[in-house]
Order: sequence, then structure tokens, then C-alpha cells
Amino acid sequence: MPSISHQQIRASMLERIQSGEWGLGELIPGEVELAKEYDCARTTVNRALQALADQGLLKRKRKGGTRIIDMPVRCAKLEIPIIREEIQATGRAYQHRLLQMKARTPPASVRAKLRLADTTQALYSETLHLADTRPYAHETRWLNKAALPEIEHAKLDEISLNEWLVQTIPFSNGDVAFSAINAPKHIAAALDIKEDCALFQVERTTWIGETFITTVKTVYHAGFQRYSEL
Amino acid sequence: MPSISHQQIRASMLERIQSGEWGLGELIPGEVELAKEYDCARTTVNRALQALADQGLLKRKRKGGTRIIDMPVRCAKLEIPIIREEIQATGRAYQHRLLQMKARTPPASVRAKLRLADTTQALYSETLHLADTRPYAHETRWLNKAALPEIEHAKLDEISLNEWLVQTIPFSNGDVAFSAINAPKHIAAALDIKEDCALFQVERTTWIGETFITTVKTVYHAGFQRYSEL
DNA sequence: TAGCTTAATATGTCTGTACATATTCAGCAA
DNA sequence: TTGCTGAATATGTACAGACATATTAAGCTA
Repeated sequence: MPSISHQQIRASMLERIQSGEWGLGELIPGEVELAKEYDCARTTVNRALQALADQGLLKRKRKGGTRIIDMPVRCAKLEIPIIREEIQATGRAYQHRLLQMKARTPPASVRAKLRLADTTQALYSETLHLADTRPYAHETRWLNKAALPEIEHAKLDEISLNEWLVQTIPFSNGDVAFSAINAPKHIAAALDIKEDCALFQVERTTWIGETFITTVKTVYHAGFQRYSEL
Repeated sequence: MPSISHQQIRASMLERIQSGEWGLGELIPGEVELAKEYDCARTTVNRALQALADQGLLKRKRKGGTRIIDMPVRCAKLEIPIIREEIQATGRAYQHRLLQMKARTPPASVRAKLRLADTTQALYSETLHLADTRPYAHETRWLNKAALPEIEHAKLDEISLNEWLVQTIPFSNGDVAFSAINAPKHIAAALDIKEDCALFQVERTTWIGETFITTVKTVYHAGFQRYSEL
């Protein structure tokens, strides 16, 4: 007879939390006691507890014991897919147009994000992504050339700059900010909508270690929604 | 001399992935081999590998081995704090105003979200959240009365409906959608901004098991940003 | 009473072993 | 060739034991 699994324990504990058996901020029994209750090794209970703590439902402290979080903070795990994937996943055809691309001296806000010196130039680009020939998103990007000398040889007419980066620097660190903006004239024109229409905007900056790679603003078509479970 | 920890192994492996030593979609050595390399128990390597797999960098299959993800999907862990906390964290004073609250027959879209029958009534409310007396966010909520009979006795002049729910049903399931909207007239008025200004909107529906609790639209003040690392 | 020291304690984590389970692959049969 | 069967194999996971470490609480001292 197989003994209880850490997943079962985790599920059982989740229920005890959701049902209110273990109330907000309350101290729950120690690992040894729970191990006795579930009739398994302490290691197994530990694993279940750590998972729940990772998930943000428990707070654990040495000697202090484990307690239910007092002020639960909702967390949403948002996936930010590659635009091509996102479009093709809905069965539509993907296209992209490189509207602009040239080396320029970036404005101060971008210099700050990429940690660039005042005089340094960076690669500026604007790309339009289309789904079945209809505008899907508009992307404004600044790229630190020093971080990516290979960029000169990339065939950016075949794959989008976006995707070239994912292939070249697949696992970078980064931050994101979500916001709403009124469409400025040139973006409204590109997306073929009225000026001042409310649009969903994602700003992202990525780096590896001390090297700042790129910062990008993606503005989606009108009515776009980003969805997630929690 | 203490032996290597699973965190160190994890960091080391992350580096090997980021540096490209282990390329996209590539098969990496098995647990036993890595354990030998890092001079530790297989369990320890396993733990590190599982963490990286959870994080979405690796894909593991029994007998198949462990490989680097071929098409990495960026994930942002977004925290959705209680508005009061969010405001007080910036050192400002929090206030809220219950603008409206009454039982009504919800429109079809809300009925669908809360899985309500055509005739059922639900509790409708509008709340304005303020930071230092300035409008911060406007909240429109529908609440399934059947799921929460205790609502009648809640003192909603003392704490916001929002917070009453967090205390009563702290750990529910849910989904969220982020989008941008042009401020409709009544929200523009409440937030004291111009009509049609682009605003960040969060729509959330929560449930426990088969019981649908509430659905809420939160519209934030102009210029609001939701930030996250990835 | 305030401040320091020490013991008690709950979680954190590594080890080595054992067995479970999914998946691949080679070999054989129809 | 197709389909089945069983062996090989990499990960998944449980266990017991040991030690590490942070933190609290109690006891002692000035």
C-alpha cells in the first residue's frame, strides 16, 4: 500500500485553508505533528508546506512555525507570448512590417533604462504586427548595440526583430509595466484606429547581468485584453 | 566544508542556460551525471532541476530526460494588492466612498460570469477609492447574494466591500483580465478626469468550487501603471 | 528593570536508499 | 511493414536520519 503523496497533502491542506479550518494569520501545527497526522515522513509534509508557501498562502519561519498569511495578496501569473505565436494560436496568419530602423541618440528616459552614456547611440525600430492583414500591435524598440554586435548580420526581413532576440538571448531578466494610453497620432495611423482611442500598452526592459539589452513598448489594437487565472 | 546547496546548483544551471552553454531545446545531462559533476546527492540536483522546470525554463520527461524549453514564454508574476494597502504603502491616506449599493437584476454578461439564472437578483455596488482625497480607482461590483448571506450584517461603512470580502473569503479561485478603456462619462466624473481619457482596467471574477462569488471591474486613475519583474 | 547568555525548538536542507512510473527502443511476430 | 512485448532508463517521489540555522523564550546578571 503506497503511502500518501505530497500532492495529496498539499491538496488537503489547501482545503483546510479555504474552508477556514485554519483561519487568517493562524499558526498551524508543526511539521512533525502533521507528519504524524498524515502518517508520513516529515520530508513529505515539508515539501507540501513549502509549495504552499511558494504559492503565497503560508508564511514559514524557523522556530516561529508556519502560519496562514494574514493579508493574502492576489497573484496573477501572466504569460507574455511571442506575438506571432499568439496570433497563429487563434488560427490567423501572421505578418510583420518593419516601419523604421536606424541608429539614433535615445532620449534621457531610454538612456536611463538601458544605462547608456549620454552620447551613445542605440538602435531604434518600429514594427507593426498584423493578424490576417489587420493591425494587431505596434512595437517601439530601443536596442543597446554594444550588447548585441551580431545584430548587423541578422536577416530582419525574414524574422521579426522580436523573434531574433528571443532566439539570440532566450533567457534574460527583465521588468514589465502594464498601462493604458490614448493612441498618439502615429500609432493610431499604424493601427488604423481613431486618435485618442484607449490602448493597452506593455513596456518591457530586459538585461542579462549588468548588460542591458533592450527596452520595448508594445501597444495593442483597440479592445485587446490580457487574460490570466489566479 | 559544507557541500553545495540546491540553490547554488540552481543558480549555476541558470547561468549555463543564460550563457548558451545549454542551447535552446537541447538535452542536458541526466541527474546522476550532474550529481557526480556537482558532487552531491541526486536528490539535490533533482530539487534544483524541478525548480527550474517550475519556472518554465526546463521541460522534463521520464526516460526522455531534461531539455531546455524550445520556445520560451515570458511569464510575469503580477501582484494585485488590496487597494488600501497599495495606497498606504506609498505613505498616502486611504479613503473610500460607497457610491451605490442595491440589489438588481444583472445584465446577461454578468449573469454568465456568475452562473446565475435569468431571474436572480445580485448585489450591485460602486465604490470610489481615494488617496489623500484624490480619486485613485473606481470599482464596479456584482455579488452573488446566495453565496454570501452574511453580507447583510457587514458594516460596510467601516471597511470597504472589497476588504470585507478578502476577510470573509480569503482564498478563492479566480480569473483576471487586463485592458484599456476610454473613460465613460460616469467614471470620468467620479475620477475627476476628462471623458474618453485612457484608463487601465482590471476585471476579476472569483469563485470557490462551484460557487461563484463576485465579479468586479476596477478602473484606475489616469497614468496608472502595474509593474512586475520577470 | 534592562541587557546579555543560553537552551529549546521549528523549519531548512543534504544524504543515501529504495521503489514507482512513464517512455523509449529494440527485438520479435503477424 | 505494422504491431506487440518486454527490457532499459531517466525522472518522480517516499523515507529515515543527521545536522544547520534562525528565532524565541527563559534564566541569569548588573
